[in-house]
Amino acid sequence: MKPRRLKPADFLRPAPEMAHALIGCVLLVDGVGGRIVETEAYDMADPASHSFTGPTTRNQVMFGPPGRAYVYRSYGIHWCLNFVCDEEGHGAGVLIRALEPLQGMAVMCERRGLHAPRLLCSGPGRLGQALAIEHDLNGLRLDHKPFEVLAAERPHEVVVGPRIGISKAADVPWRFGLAGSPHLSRPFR
DNA sequence: CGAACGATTAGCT
DNA sequence: GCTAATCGTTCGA
Repeated sequence: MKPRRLKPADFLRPAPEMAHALIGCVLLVDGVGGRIVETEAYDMADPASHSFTGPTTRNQVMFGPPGRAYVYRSYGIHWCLNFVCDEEGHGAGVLIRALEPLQGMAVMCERRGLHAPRLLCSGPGRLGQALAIEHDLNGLRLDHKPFEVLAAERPHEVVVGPRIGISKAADVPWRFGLAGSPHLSRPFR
């Protein structure tokens, strides 16, 4: 039987809870993607979050309705994908950091210029490149084309740790991963 | 208007 | 482990 597709109401949860719940779900963009194996939570009370300083032109989508995509450019080079969650106006989101590639392997390999499944989607920038995430997807609903987010079909063992690549609140354990997955951007310890 | 700074990655030591 | 690449956003003058 086919897994259930997540709808906006499924995203009405605090960021850490949402980030935990997304592990094991499947993310597809135009039919290309895989299982979510790594996430990070951010919210308005968090000094490391883009939403911390309040709404701006860049982060306004984070303050809009939950269940949408927040896309931003990182280090002037990479596109990263977040899911807006919690209640509208809360500025909460979940950064999708890594996938286990499942569908559209050939397309992802071509976009990444690789054939090693390990490195296709194991990192937020790599994932963005493999799924062709660009700024035109910013603000789009996750339950409409080209997105598809499918519920996990069974429970998964989740590991928790501190977030990566930030200087503020680096000790907050808001990074979540699928235990033992070889597709994590970095191992948990 | 200028300057500093990344929610990163690849490549080299 | 260290650093360059590269550019939009943000903040101060």
